[in-house]
Amino acid sequence: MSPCNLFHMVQIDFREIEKVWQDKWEKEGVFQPEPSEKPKFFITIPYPYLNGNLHAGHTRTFTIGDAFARYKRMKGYNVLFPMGFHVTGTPIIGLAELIQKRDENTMRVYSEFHDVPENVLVNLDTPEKIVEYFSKEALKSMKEIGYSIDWRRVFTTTDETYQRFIEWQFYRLRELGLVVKGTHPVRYCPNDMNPVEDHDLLHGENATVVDFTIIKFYYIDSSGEKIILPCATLRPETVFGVTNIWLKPVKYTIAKVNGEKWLVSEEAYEKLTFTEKEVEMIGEVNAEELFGKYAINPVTQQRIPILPADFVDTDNATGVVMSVPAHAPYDYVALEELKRSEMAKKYNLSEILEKIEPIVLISSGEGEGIPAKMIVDEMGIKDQTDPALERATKLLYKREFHKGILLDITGEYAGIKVSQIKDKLQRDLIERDIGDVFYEFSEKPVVCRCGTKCVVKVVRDQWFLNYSNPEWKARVLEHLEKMRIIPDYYKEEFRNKIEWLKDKACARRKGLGTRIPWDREWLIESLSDSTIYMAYYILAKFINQGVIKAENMTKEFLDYVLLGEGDFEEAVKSSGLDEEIVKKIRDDFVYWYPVDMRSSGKDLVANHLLFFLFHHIAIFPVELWPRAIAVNGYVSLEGKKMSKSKGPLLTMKRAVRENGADVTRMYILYTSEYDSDADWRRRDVETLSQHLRRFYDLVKENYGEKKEPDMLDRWLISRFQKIVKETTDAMENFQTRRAVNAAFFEMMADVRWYLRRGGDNLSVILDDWLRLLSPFIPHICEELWHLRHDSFVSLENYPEYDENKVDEESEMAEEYLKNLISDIKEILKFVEARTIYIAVAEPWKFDVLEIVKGEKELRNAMKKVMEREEYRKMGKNVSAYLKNLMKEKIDFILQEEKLIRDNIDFIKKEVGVEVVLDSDKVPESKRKASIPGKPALYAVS
RNA sequence: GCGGGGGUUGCCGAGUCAGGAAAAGGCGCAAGGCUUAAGACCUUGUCCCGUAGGGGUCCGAGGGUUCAAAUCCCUCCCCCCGCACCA
Repeated sequence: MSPCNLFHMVQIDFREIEKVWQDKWEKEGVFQPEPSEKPKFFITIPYPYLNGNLHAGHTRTFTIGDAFARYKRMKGYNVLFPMGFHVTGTPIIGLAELIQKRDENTMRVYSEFHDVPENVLVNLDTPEKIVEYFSKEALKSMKEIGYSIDWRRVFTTTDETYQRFIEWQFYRLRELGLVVKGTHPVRYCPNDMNPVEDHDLLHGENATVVDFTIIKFYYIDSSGEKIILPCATLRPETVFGVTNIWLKPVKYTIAKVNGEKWLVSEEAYEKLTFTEKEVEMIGEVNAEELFGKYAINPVTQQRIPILPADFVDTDNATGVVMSVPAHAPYDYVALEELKRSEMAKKYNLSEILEKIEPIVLISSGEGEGIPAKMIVDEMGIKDQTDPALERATKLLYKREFHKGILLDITGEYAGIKVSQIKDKLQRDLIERDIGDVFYEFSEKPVVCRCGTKCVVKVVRDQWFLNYSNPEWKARVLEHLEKMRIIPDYYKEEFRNKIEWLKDKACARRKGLGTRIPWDREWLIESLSDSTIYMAYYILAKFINQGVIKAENMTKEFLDYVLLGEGDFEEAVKSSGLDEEIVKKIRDDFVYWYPVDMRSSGKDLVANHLLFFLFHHIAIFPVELWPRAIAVNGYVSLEGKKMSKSKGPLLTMKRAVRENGADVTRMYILYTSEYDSDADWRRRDVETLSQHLRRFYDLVKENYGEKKEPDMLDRWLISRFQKIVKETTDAMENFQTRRAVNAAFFEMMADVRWYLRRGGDNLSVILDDWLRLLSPFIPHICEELWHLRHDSFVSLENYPEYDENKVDEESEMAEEYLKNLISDIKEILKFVEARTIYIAVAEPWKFDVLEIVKGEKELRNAMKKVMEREEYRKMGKNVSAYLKNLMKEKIDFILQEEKLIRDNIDFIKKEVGVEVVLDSDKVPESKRKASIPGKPALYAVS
């Protein structure tokens, strides 16, 4: 048989074992808990979104959760670990459309990376078929990797019963006043007539929506009409320093905007039509006609000229710019350049330009002068096209934003920090009807996948979840402090995100999901319907049994079983369910809730996990609020980021089929910790598979009757106890990497030493070792466990650390031998020798050690010893020894001679030369250096 | 920019909270053993120097506190993630 075939046989072997135990677990329903006397533990993982197969990222999050569930189960908890499927929202619809269109990239990615067979893929042309297919695949994958999930509770978020549950939730939130109406800006494709998400974009994924302040400068035209010049700015406070208006010498549009006449660029007009404003085009005007004319600053009432500037970008905001030469480098340079230019002559502006003086309105403690001029001079900027101008602008803006204070010229705003003025001023201007807001992308272009340029659309009368509600936030923050967050520094992250959270639009026009029950033209957005569904798992078991149907899920029923509110009789009556059933469901719920642990990828911190907290706190009584959250990092493939829609991607199924469930599990648990990212490396996975193979063979060969433990066995047992302690501590802290490292690799190292030392009683730890490893590699452990037991190791008790089994003496003895062998080998590296003579330290050295035991300071130790006359006489010898002793930190005393004699054959075998314990053969010069624990050695050729 | 995390030996990563001779464990590489043979197994080595078990260097950079700093304090540099309405 070729090595290659042998290699494959190994994999198949594991897969067969795995199948056997998965079937038995399922057949005997070992992971289907019911309320009992035992303490409960309810762990949940966010259900996967099914626009593809489960991948390595899911594998990581779910495996961590499963290992923890298994650990807790063995620790004596009644563990509920359920799973459902998320299909709400737009991506599945989008995918169906792409498959319908036979989109090339999609077809390639789904066959190549998602492993969907070609003939199946072409038929996945409706959302329903996609959900059907991927939910089956997901379920299969999760069974194949051996998760201890209670599958009686599985559901999909488009189930009618689930929709009833969501409706109930939304009615509840509305009653609490937490669903409100509002308006907000979104990225929008005019062609598709739909808001666009990141993955719908060709360009501009990084663009954010920024709100410019509009300040309504104006002029009176020849017919006496007031025409508004809506200057757009990110720095409204500089309105006090405006010296002129900039327009580009091109055609502008005059439009009626909410009854006023506005002059804006042609592009800006288009954009305005997507806002909530009423907009109508009424004419055009060439900007050239306005140069040299005057406008009024509505804040200061000053008359200021309208001037030409090429740097004006008509596709940015309104295309009308106010000029603040004292604080805006662009304005300053443009003004200086204009003074020298042909344009000044052409439009007859020289006289006007001479009178313009920059107006300083901010002090940032950088001394006297005009800030924009200073920075422009400093950087040697000559004209508007100099790229350094962008840098100068940013630099100055940053400095003034952080350090700037408004000067007296700003009147009522004098003394306020620049960083604190923007929102206030914007509000004031709008209140006085001389201001407005204009939304614009931070980066351009933003282009939809259909090729159309996107705009910012302001959506009116949208339903919002009122997360900005200060009382709601305060309650969430307060509860957060009582929660366990893993890793702990994420608590700070959560704190910040809670404070940062604004109202969230929770209604959509398009997608799968549940309609807002009181406003059925809207669908509930898909993150908003996934906040408290862990409660639904309790109902799901009854729903799947056919006991509860959608029509039974009335408000009274849900109020009663989930909140304990209302009347039992009412709940029974309105639901049409039997009394015992309602009572049973309520009892189940009371037993299982709240969620004890929610474990998730770190990508959900700033969204789902926040909503999860907010909604629980809004809806449920305090005793049912979540107890703990854990987050983990991502998984990359050979250093490359995974992508569901572009590849590369490794599916859970493929990982398991190629490597086996236990190898996959252990790799993903061991390869990284907490929120640090894991990397899936084929080569490493294969070596790990060898480790497990070795382990399997080792246990199989050594698993027998335990013999009475000897000294070496006691050492092994002692080491094992420390491993148990380390593993348990790691698991309590949700550290699977540390746990696997200890339970598997470090124990393995000790076992190797044990066998090398001639240990032949490995069984003394095997029962416990299998139990210890069972949460990580359950199938192999189950298989091996059944060599000698009939029970499921998955349901056994986890090993407990037992201090009485710790044997410090045997540990010291083994340590002593390791050191001795290593020292001899070190010497043999440099000295050709046939015999090594060993001399244990002289008896007086042991006496001194007794005297100074526990003493850490050399000075004090020296004093203590020198109190005795016999040592004072030995003077120098003693002090040299003592220094050495303190340095080596020796504080134990062993029967060294006996230890060496008993193990002399082993030592000889290890070092490969003759070894003799005979102090007479070791010269005095060597003996001097010996200390307890470190005998003198002498090499003779 | 704001917020969170991080920078340790060829790589991944312990160690940092509670200062006491840094480098657990894994991977990779090398040598020896075993073997018909092997990518399998066992052992050893893997910052530098060393023909006696030793010595030296070292934790992004630079300062400081201390008998003693990867660890505490200050300044700086670099990297990753989030900043939303999207699952």
